[in-house]
Amino acid sequence: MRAAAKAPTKTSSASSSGEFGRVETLPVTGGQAARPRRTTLRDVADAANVDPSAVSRVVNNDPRASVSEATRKRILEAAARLGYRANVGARGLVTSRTWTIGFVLPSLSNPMYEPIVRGVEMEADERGYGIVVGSQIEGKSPRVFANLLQEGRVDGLLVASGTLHDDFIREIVEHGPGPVVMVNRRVEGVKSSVVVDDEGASRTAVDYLECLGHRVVGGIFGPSKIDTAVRRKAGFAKAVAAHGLQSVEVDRPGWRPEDGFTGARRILKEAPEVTAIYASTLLMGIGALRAAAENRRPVPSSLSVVCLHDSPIAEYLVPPLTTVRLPTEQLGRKAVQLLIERLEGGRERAIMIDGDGEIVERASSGPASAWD
Amino acid sequence: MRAAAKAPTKTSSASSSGEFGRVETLPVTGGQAARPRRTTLRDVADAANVDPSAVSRVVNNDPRASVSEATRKRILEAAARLGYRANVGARGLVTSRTWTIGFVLPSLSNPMYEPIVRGVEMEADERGYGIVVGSQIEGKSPRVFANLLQEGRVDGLLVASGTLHDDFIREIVEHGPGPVVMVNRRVEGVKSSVVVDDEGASRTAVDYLECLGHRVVGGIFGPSKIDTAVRRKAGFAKAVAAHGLQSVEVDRPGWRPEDGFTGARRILKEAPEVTAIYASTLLMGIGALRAAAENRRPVPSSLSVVCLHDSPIAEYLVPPLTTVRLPTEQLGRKAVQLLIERLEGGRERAIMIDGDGEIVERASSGPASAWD
DNA sequence: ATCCATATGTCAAACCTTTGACTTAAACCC
DNA sequence: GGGTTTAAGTCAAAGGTTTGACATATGGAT
Repeated sequence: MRAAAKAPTKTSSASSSGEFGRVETLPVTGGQAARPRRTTLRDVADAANVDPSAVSRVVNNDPRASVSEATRKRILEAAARLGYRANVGARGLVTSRTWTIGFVLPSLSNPMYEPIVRGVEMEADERGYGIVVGSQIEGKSPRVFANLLQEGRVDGLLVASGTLHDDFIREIVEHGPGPVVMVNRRVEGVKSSVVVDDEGASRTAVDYLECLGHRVVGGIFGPSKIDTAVRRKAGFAKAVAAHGLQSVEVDRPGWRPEDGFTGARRILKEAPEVTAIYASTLLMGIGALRAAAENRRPVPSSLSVVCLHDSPIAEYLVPPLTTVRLPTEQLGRKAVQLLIERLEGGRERAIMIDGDGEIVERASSGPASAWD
Repeated sequence: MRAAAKAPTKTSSASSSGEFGRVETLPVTGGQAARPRRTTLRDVADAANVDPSAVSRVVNNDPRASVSEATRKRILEAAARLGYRANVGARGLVTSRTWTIGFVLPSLSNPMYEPIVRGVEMEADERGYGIVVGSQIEGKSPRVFANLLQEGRVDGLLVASGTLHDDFIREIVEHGPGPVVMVNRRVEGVKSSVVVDDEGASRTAVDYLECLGHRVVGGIFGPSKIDTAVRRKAGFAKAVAAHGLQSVEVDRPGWRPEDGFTGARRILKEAPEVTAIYASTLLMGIGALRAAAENRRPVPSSLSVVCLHDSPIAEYLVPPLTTVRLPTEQLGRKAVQLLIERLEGGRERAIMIDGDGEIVERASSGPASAWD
């Protein structure tokens, strides 16, 4: 039951620690050279010759502060000169707010997360919050993220991970000490979420292909256990039906180039009559391009390829890849807004960002060629 | 009863607040539904019928704990049952350690950072540390990272950002209240750093090209203000000279596909006799591949392309890209180790991870063709 | 019986900040 | 000029944890 620290620690005597927050007992005082001590409220108060409480009220712009204009100046000046910044731990202790948000995402390798993270960081920053990013790497149990909440490291959690029926996430949502907002995917039973219109985006892609005259199209989707994949696939299927097209769809266990490659390969083998393939991520699109090359299907003359989510990389692939751009930065921003709203007592709600995406047309797509 | 008449005034907060840590005064009590309170030390103590200090000593495995085996069992059991985790803020207050590390990186879009981040996260996790990732997005001043330290959010900083002569970073290193370790690049005057052997990696690439019979090679490098770019270029130049090859080198203002594209285009225009191009990042390699296609230089028959840093994406490009793999995950791990070492009083030092990289040969490189 | 170790815990201060309540002195009102 | 209001601050408690210094009871030796 007690998980010993696996590292070759010197003080391996400490076997059962770590379970409650600390891993090993370290020598607390190092031989550190005199390092400038952190400036505290008291330092500023002394410098300005006032009580710490006055300083606190002034720097926090508390309306209950009653100080003369002169004193206020003096305090602000001292704070600036000493580079004072409130210690978030101490503040959190009294306000029960750490002003920090945790952001859990499945991996950093998917370029789609870049704008989401940017949106999250910017919005959080503007609202005075810091963020802790945790990518859910293997060997790191999901417990780690519940711990963020339980250790009081963060006030709430943004989760871009998890499957449709994810008991663990539901457990955190129900019994964890802070609000959780799902971003980009939903989990059954979790009411707070913000997503983009993946279904609409798929429709946009199919509409576009239909316009170009494609009548038989392939679609590559992610794991059917994941909400996002389901919605993308549903949008694809509906659009295909609406236009009376023929289609072949494959599900893959991931969203990586590898999955796009094997997915496209299967489509091209089983239904060589397709003239276009829709990949549900950029990474998959890259894999699909490679499968096309390997199957001697020149792009776009013999096969068009389009994918979801634009990225600077798309522009420089061979050939450049046509994508559907979605407001992912906005997704990140909105997620932070909803989480803060919940922290302030707002109720749970599911948000879908408006917009079904816009085609960024590049050389990987073109008119359907006659096939027979 | 308290009227809780917290000023609902939106207060023209924007002006002078926020500078010392908080952005606006928010209503503290929301209409939040009864949320399970965080379990505290006192809760556990009450449940186990002992003093909080006993609990603290037991869960932290403090050798000064003097409790009977029975009591220890009781405490551990209660702690587990209640899901106790020490509040890091309160702990940090007394120990002056937050058990959190800040990691500042220039962007998340470069796939090279993925393994570094993974290494950092894993090592930190194993050592009982959490990490705060901050990508240095535009509009977010570098001050933000100094603040991490000054607000007591983190114990130390890992910095993968910054130019060779970076006054701001030097300033943090000298006057900030915690240690800073540079990762993957160095900054003049900052003694703690860990890097890979970029010079050796460039040499490995050139050696490989020379083996294939290439006599005229191009090299694309990053901004000459950045240490990493300088070392890569130096390694390239030395290897070229050692083999008596001819070369043409270009510097670019970034490491993106765009930079690789424009760089390669220029090389192919000014020195069409090159038979191979070395790009100093994967993203640049992607751009170079595109430039080759646009200049009707089939890869690899007319032009070989190789780049630094392997990634799963490389395998699926058209054609698959030959890379030099470097121990980047190890880089991340080592950086954390050094930072913790410094936190414990160790002295500053510069580390270079062993290994000059290994060629991952793919279809983008081949024997030099006879030219003209 | 008395005294000393030992085992087993408990006490209380400190860390830094926020915040409701309280104080002091001057200004104001009639 | 006595009483009241206001301006300008100060006081002290609280929040969760760690940690050096005490306290109490038990058992053993003398």
